[in-house]
Amino acid sequence: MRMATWNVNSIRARVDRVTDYLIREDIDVLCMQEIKCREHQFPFDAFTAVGYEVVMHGLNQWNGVAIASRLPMTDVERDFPSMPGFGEPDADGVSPLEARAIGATVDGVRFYSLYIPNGRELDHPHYTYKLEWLRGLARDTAGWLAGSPELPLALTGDWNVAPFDRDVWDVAEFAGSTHISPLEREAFFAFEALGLRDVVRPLVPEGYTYWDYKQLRFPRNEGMRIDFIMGSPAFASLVEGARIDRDERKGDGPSDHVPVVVDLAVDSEFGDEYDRPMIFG
DNA sequence: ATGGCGAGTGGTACTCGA
Repeated sequence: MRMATWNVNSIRARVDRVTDYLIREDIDVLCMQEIKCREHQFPFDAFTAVGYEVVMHGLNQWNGVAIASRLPMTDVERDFPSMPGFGEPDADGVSPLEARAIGATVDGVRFYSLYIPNGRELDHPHYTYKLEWLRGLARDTAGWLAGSPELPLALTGDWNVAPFDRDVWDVAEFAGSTHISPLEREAFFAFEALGLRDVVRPLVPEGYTYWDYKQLRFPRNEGMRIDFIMGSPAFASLVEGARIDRDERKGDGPSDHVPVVVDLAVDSEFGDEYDRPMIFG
């Protein structure tokens, strides 16, 4: 099985690039973030035309996550139990939930497509929200793994955290900014304390996954490494290859993020017909 | 060439992003 995670920055603006990529790169499961649409706006037909089912979670023009798969998906879950909301509270004092998490199981592997809040500024309520969001996810992940220690689980997506100084082109540029602060890094590394690990970094030690559209960031290779596939021990043991598809930042109409890909040694329970679907008739 | 931001929206001015 080959899976990827990709912050697509609007699926409607990027649908041709995404479906072309799925076919060209032989991707079985794609976790997408920032789809930026509601369900009635999602281009499902473009995915079904090339042999993929899609499950999605989108409430408005912001955020939004989805999973496309050419193998059957089960146990689809939006949000997670400890996920906090953000913004104007309702009459009961509860802030509304945002569309930032969706999970599905494919061939016995549990995938989550996650769009961690940005944080905006260190003194902004969004920063507190980001930390509570990550801590809530860690709490629920601990519960999932306590119940199923052998579960192949991958928390994938745009983490909006640069765990190491080398994950930004110039750490001095980020002094006093989000993404590199000790509390964000602590919230990120808490997942390693639960036994999860970044399954890509050992195989791809160098490279960014995001370059801002502004200020020639890509031509100058001034980027950030903030998109990760964090795997449970059982998931990590399945990984047999990884890459960051930097070329997807090139050409006309790219996302500002690129796909992060892993190959998994999963024996499909669905048989050979799913290995090369007859997508062109 | 990888080239100076781009996506969304009761829009032509604003929010959001990292």
